[in-house]
Amino acid sequence: MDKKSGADPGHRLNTKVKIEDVAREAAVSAATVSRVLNHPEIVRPELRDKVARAIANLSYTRDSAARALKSGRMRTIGAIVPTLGLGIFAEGVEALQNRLSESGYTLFIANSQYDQRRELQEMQSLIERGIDGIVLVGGSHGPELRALLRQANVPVITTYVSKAQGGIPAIGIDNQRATRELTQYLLRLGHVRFGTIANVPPSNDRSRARLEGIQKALAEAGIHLQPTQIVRADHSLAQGRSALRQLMNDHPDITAIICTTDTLAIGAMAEARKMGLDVPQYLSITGFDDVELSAQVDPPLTTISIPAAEIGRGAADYLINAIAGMPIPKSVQLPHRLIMRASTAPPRTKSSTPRRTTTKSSPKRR
Amino acid sequence: MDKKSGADPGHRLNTKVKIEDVAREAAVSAATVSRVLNHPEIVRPELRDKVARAIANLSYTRDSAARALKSGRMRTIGAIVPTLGLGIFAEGVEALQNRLSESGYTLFIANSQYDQRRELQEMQSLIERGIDGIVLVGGSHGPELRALLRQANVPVITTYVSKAQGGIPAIGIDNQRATRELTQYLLRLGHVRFGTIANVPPSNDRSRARLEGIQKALAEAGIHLQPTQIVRADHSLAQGRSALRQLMNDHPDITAIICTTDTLAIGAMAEARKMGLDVPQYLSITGFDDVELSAQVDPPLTTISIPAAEIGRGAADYLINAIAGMPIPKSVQLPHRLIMRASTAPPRTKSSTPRRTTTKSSPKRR
DNA sequence: TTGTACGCGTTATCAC
DNA sequence: GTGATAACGCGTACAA
Repeated sequence: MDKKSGADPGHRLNTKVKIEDVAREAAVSAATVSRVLNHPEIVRPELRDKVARAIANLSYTRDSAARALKSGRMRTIGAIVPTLGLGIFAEGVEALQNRLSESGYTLFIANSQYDQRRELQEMQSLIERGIDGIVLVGGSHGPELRALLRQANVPVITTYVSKAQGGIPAIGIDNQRATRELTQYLLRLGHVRFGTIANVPPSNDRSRARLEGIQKALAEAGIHLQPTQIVRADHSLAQGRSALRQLMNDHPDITAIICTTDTLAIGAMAEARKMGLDVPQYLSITGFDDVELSAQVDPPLTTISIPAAEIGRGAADYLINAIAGMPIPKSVQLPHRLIMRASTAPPRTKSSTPRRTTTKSSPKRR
Repeated sequence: MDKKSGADPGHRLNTKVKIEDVAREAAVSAATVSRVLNHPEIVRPELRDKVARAIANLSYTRDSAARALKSGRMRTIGAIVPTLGLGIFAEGVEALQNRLSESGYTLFIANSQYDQRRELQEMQSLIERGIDGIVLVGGSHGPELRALLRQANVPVITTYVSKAQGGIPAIGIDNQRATRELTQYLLRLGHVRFGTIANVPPSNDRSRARLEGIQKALAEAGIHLQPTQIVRADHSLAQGRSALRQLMNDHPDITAIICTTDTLAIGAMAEARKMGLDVPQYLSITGFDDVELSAQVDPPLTTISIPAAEIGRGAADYLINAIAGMPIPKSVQLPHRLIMRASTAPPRTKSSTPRRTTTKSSPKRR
């Protein structure tokens, strides 16, 4: 494999231009070149210019490996998200990367597929890479991961949740409070019989918090959800459809369905339409996330909006500050917004609203 | 934990454990530890075990910076995508990362927002980071970027297109051929009057190729598209809606609308429904990408499916092979698939199909 | 203000 | 099969 010819130390044909070459070209020492690069203000202007020209001439770029070795800093942040397939995560990652890029950081991305074992592996790999900070999602992380983090002594922040857990600070929204408010809104509309479609990838604490928020609000109103009123589903449109069907079969009297995700809600709406159940006249449906589509479906979906870009930016700022030794908050709770659109309405009354609707034709009297 | 050395060194808890420490713990030389790590098979089993235990004990992880400095390899790949917001890109990146991870590589991600200047900046930054390979999207890249690539001598591959451009090999589908086939399908159904909604972020050659494919197929059938039959739009549902409205106002006789993107198509369908134009009885609409939603909308969308995951995996394999000096193909064309769903049908005949439809009620005789 | 000399952690190449 | 050693390229005390 390695044909080892003494004359060829590097593997690349490409003449790797190093700091020494620049020094020679500019007739200064390597130390001066380094100074121009790192502390330009302490170098005499004329020399500085000469060096700068030499750098440009040879189009020199410093070797980041050597730099990192010497300084112990990689100027690199890692992020592990469950999946990029979710627009809400993709948006956050994008904002994160943009903000990091502005500050001279580069972003390693990895995905765990909601699997704690994979998350641990990726974390291991990132730490070996010498990352200066790490962004996680959610608060469900195994003890090994936390131990690893502690040992590596790497600043970390978790996102899309608002409460620190296991010593990991968080930036995001209060999921439980959000669904609680949403549920209270439905209660105010007069709904009494509810169904819930909850997405349950293992280790998804956001979803759990959302479900708890629903139950809490209902409990406060003296309503208790039967197990069959809570359908658990994978996070897909198709599962939203089948969940709705199951829910309406088991509990035909339900008037409002709360989904822990827009995707599930949109699937549920599609199925409701197919079953001839008018939304929102016959059935109110709500989502969570406020994805782009939610404003465009018919009827537009009532949902909770998450400030994903702000979360990404905030995570970047947090880590940059933490690395710089600046004071940092424990956790940051960002505001969600309840977006009231047309998929919710007061519950049907037994007499007034037919189960089967023809078109959006004549709205019933109410 | 370690009582013998406890007295003297007085180190902090988070002292970086290096290969020497492991060597001492295992009573071997540092070289042997390195060998256990890199070529375990040439070390005597008993020693190997001892070293392995020492590594575990001290939970040693090698310093990748030093490793990179020595080897000249960062074991790092960079990817610059226009945006992660597009499911199709997110899916590709995810597959890319997974495959890279299996091979011990880590992925830097950056996004360009369809801006060549930003792409150049990010590329600059990635090259300074010493990445071993780079993944791009599409074939529209400025000459500076190509010069940069050549000079850095970094293996590169571009994705979602099938033809090498400017010396950059590609892996993806033939966008032009795909829309050509799709258009031919519509022609076979009997359509003669077409409208097109094309997304046009600057520098998006995929979209351009798709549009060309449409025009080519139509030209072959002796049909020429007026400028007003081609509406250009940003890549959003809302723009799809307004584009459809504009198209149908300018050309009420259109029977088929080809969109260069599912998102646009779904927006167009929503607006068609709102205008009372039945799809597909009155109007056929097609998309491109086959996003999850497309199978779930009503009616399910006829579209082109892109093997995004395969593209991501293929790009990873290509770079890994290129870095290892293995033989690599010039470009790889992956198959797309024409997915015929229910948003397309033969064109309406003047008499038989009413413009306003009530529901999906009784299908008209034909 | 500038130059010299050394160390960072790892690994390939020797000699044993 | 294993131990010692010399790079890899940069940053920075320290000397000048």
